[in-house]
Amino acid sequence: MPRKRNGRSMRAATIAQVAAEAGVSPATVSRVMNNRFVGAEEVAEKVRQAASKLNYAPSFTARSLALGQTQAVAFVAPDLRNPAFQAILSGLSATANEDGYRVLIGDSGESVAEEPLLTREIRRRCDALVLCAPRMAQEDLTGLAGSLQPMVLINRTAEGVAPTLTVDYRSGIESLLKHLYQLGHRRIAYVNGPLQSVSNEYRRSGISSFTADYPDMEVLQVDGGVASQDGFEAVEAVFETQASAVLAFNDLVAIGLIGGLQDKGLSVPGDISVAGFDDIPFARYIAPPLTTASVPHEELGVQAWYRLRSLIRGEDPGYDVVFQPRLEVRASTTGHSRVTE
Amino acid sequence: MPRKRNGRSMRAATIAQVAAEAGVSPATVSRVMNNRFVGAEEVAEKVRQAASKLNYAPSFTARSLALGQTQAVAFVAPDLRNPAFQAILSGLSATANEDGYRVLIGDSGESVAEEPLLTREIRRRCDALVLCAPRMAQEDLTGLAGSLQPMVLINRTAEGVAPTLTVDYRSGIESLLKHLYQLGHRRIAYVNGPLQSVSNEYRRSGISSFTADYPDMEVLQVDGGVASQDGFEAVEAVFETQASAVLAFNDLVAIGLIGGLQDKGLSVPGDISVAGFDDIPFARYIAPPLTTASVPHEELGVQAWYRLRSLIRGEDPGYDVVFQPRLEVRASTTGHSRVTE
DNA sequence: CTGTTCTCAGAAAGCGCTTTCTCACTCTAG
DNA sequence: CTAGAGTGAGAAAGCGCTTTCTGAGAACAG
Repeated sequence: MPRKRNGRSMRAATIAQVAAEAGVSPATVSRVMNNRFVGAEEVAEKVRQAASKLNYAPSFTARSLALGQTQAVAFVAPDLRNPAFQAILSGLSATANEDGYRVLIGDSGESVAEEPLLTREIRRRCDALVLCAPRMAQEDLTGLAGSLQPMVLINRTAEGVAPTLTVDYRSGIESLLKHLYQLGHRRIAYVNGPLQSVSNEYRRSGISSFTADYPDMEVLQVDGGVASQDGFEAVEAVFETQASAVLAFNDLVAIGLIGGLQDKGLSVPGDISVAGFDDIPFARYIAPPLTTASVPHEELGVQAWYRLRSLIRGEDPGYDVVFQPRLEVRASTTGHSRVTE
Repeated sequence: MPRKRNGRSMRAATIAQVAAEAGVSPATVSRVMNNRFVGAEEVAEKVRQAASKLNYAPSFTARSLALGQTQAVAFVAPDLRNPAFQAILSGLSATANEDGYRVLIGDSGESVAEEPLLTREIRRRCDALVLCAPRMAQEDLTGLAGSLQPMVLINRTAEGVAPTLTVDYRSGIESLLKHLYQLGHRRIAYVNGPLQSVSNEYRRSGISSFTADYPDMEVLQVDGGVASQDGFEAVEAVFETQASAVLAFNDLVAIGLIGGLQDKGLSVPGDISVAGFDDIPFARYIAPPLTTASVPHEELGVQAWYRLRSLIRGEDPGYDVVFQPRLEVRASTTGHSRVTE
């Protein structure tokens, strides 16, 4: 009897109490509560009466133990403050809710080191996992994969270890670069995301592949990060590249960058064009509206749930999909005077 | 035996298996795993060996049932897409994690109607609740309160029903109005939030109280909402008021508004000043940087956890606190030509 | 050398459900 | 009127832990 009774507040009713109240067995109560009861209607009614009289609601924990499932899934992401992850979470949560599942969140904060432990721990609290861990070392990921099933991976490929939903950052960057190229820009700054981040790697590879095709395009790399603050702080470095346009790791960074550039008295896009990546909800409302590569984050969350659900049910999760970012041209980019002649 | 065995994937090891492997009783394994073991070191070691050999990790569900607690708390908010709620969630999650608690999310979406049920359900899955339900009817709230304990309420007062963390929207609005007043504005538009929302009510009451003190200040109300889109759509109505400055329900709305105003060829703050509320992270990075009333959302989450933790431990949660928004003057507001003469 | 106190670890009950088995009983058919 | 099938609901086992209780043996004192 582990529980210490809380003196005043009485405990929630148990199935046994309801059974006693209704003069039936717990089995019957269980069946009635789960609509599996087939006997006399008056018995069922008696049970319902008793249940509502005692304000009974079955214990999730006990149910989970008996059933072997919790009806919850985990979502692990590196930083819940980033609107992109929030959007994935929203999509996931809303869709999972429709199937009666709830989501447990695991914000690994900045500590990449603890991520594997956190992930294992949180995964064990529920039935499945959506993992968004762009900076986790590949070996940690594959090492963990076994104990994490069922799971779906977002923005990570891991050799048939789990269904994966990815965004083609590479092609997104290429579209953005092409757009800038067509506007006449030939000298561009790229503000990096975290260097360990897989998705930053893809972006860089997009850059390489583009410059290979268009040798007259020059892309200067600058340190950045993942948040507005990072963009704000990158202003000086960007300015020094003398680039006529900047590509930021994501919209957050782009927004900080624009703020900083304008603070500095520069006009965007008059003096310098800026493009982001993600198309977070504000992107179109900031001034100037931000040119970006649109990624359907909510949809990623939704699809993640569908795949997870299939996995949970033991069905085929279907093919992996790669979302193609859509170029969203807005006012923050334009051809202009400072274009390298 | 409810569980249907999944043919191929073998099940996680149980405490009994570890006990067998180590040649001890489950009780001993339990004690070792929980650092409550006092016997011979070699016995403990044997257990650890066996546990790691079998890759054993205790079942959270079983543990929860035996212990009568889940080490998880719920966070229910009306819309997880709103950065303000996300910030609360971040603060809550990060702080709760430090104490080994995880958070379960309940996004009630737009459906105010289902909110009470959702809330009860999700609350029963864990040990406690942080409820953010600005639009829930007061009677629903008080009716539910009993079955929701322990909980802490955010931005709702409910007569000693639970610890409450609130933001003094009223004084925030007053500061903002005073700021605009001092800049010379006498005719202002206020873009409402949801009309059932308690926090919108507070804002309106701040307006009334301000205009009572400053009869020469005129505040015209306009329909709005809670998201950027709503602000964007309110542009026409705002324009028609001929106001020289606009106060938006929150920063999101303000951002949409600014975007729309600028689309329309108006300059902010040249032609019209705009102020928001919340001070979401981007607020200072948009152009022009947004004047707003800063609310420490993350801190709300943090404090919510501390109070919840006290409640869970049966301690005194301490006094309720009212956070005072801090006026954050940035470039989106200024005195200007269109001021009513 | 016996009686008492410790120490260490196992037995078993219990957490609150679900579900399989079982059995008493009622129908229908022969 | 009896054998066989069909029905409705309870008994009990089990989900995987924790913890109290218990008891065997070691250590100690007299």
